[in-house]
Amino acid sequence: MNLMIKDQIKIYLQKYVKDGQIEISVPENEKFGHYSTNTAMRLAKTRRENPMKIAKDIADFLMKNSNGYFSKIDVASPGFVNFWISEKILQKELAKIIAEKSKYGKPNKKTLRQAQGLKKIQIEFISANPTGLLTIGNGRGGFLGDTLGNLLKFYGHKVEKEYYVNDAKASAQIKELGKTVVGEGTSYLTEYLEEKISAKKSALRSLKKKIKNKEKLYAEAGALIAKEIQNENKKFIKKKLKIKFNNWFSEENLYKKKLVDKLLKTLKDKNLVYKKEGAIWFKTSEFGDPEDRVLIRQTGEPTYFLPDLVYHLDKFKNRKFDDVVDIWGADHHGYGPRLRAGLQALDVKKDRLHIMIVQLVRLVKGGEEFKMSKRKGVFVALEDLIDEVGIDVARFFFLMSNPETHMDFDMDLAKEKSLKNPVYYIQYAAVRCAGIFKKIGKLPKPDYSFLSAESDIALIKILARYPEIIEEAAKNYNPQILIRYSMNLAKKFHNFYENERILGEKKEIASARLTLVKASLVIFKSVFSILGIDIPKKM
RNA sequence: GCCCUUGUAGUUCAAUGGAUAGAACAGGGGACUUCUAAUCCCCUAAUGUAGGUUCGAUUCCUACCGAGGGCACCA
Repeated sequence: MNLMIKDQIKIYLQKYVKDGQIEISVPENEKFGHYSTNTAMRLAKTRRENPMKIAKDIADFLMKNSNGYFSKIDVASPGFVNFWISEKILQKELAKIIAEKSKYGKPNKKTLRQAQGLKKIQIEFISANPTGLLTIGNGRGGFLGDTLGNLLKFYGHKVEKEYYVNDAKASAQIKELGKTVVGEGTSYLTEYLEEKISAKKSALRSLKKKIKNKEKLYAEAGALIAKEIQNENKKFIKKKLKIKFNNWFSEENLYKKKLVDKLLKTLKDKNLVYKKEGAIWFKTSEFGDPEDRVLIRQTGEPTYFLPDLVYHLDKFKNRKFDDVVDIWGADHHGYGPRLRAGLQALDVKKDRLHIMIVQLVRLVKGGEEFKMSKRKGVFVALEDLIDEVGIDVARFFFLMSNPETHMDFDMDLAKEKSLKNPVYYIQYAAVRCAGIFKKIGKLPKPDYSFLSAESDIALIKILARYPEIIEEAAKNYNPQILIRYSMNLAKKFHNFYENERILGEKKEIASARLTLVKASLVIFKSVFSILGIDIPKKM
């Protein structure tokens, strides 16, 4: 009971196979069935028999031993077994959607726990440098992290989304920023930064008066402006990106709580560090890193690596996350081995840290790469892009492409296409779906056996696949699968809508079809809420 | 130089080692007196090159060619 169709087929198959892996796939071509397996070809190897013969054997066996679950089982060369699910079973699945509503698609908690699949997961993303506006790259990582968080939570994990605030006064970046802020440098200098500086003119003046030590002044001035920038970014993330973080974790706090010193001492005690050329090095090369890394510079200040290690240890050891997902831009990928090695040295198993690398986004306009804006210091600020195309389109667009591939963001296309963007396509389907209820009166109790038209069945089939899609996306940390599913669902719904009518049909048919529409709306709402996209009231 | 990622229709993206490589946009042709035509239906069109592994390769391996990124006591 309560199994996904795919798993039910597996169970029937196991009666025949007993040993070995079973794979069930969904063929692209309808003529190869609703579901399909290559089991016979796999068995052919070990049994040294003709795969077609095994396939026929499987088909006969399952047809007899599956209680009418399948309406047809076929074999195809060179040894596929193809399954057609009986209409009755599909109609039953529809009843399940209606009964479970927004819970449909979630795996059973007990099952999840038994399979050791229920985890406490942290996802850290965006965590932008406090030196300027958020970039489009931040957006790509941000939407990925947010959606992945929604997905894993829906699947049943305990999920926390976190933003690491780079606000440490000891950081070289903050000092470098401070140097610019007090007029002694040009790093990170943009018109945007100048605006921030002039807004804080008087506070900066009094800092200059109060603090004579240059290094200290840089740190304080940098931190002051960095905080302004971070606050602005934070507001933007909440209001415009509509991403809700559970925590905003301050790097500076790690220093305040003396955790950085403490880790350094631990590392010394464990004999994992040494001094060379006036700096303190971590023996990361003994744990899989290509070379050792500096923890404390010649100047006596820590590198980014040291507090970051403290931060990650805190995630694993103090806050006890089973898995931690870090989403980084491609320019950070070289940093991974060092962090992993550091964690390994401190007894955190490597595979508990998932680093997702998001490839950089290149902006293209008029067929050429877009030039960086002097005023803002970025190619295009994420905010500008969102103002231009809207949050739903921006979000959908980024989620559509595999984060690991390089993405050319064509500005002309994004604008031009905005009316024909796939996001409108799926939103329109959902709007049509919701619209039907408004115009329909009372109907008798539905009898699902009326749902046997081709487009009825096609729609039920895709609705019933939702739990499988959720599982696949969650297990692979891949929200992109949901994007494709949503487009597919919308297509099937539009098709149903064009082919079959509800108003004006006989009451029995209208009632059954209305239930199908109701179930569709359940799935639309569910998938949209994971993707973080609105269903408009009207279009 | 070394390391990571990547190369699929005109364009943007798909394809746990499986069947005739899927969609969308663009292009061509059709469909509303109807629950919203922002829709539906049909057509045209692609695996960078050369080898290897096997029943089977877009997928795995090797070389080459092209693109992006990294190789800090920046983050």
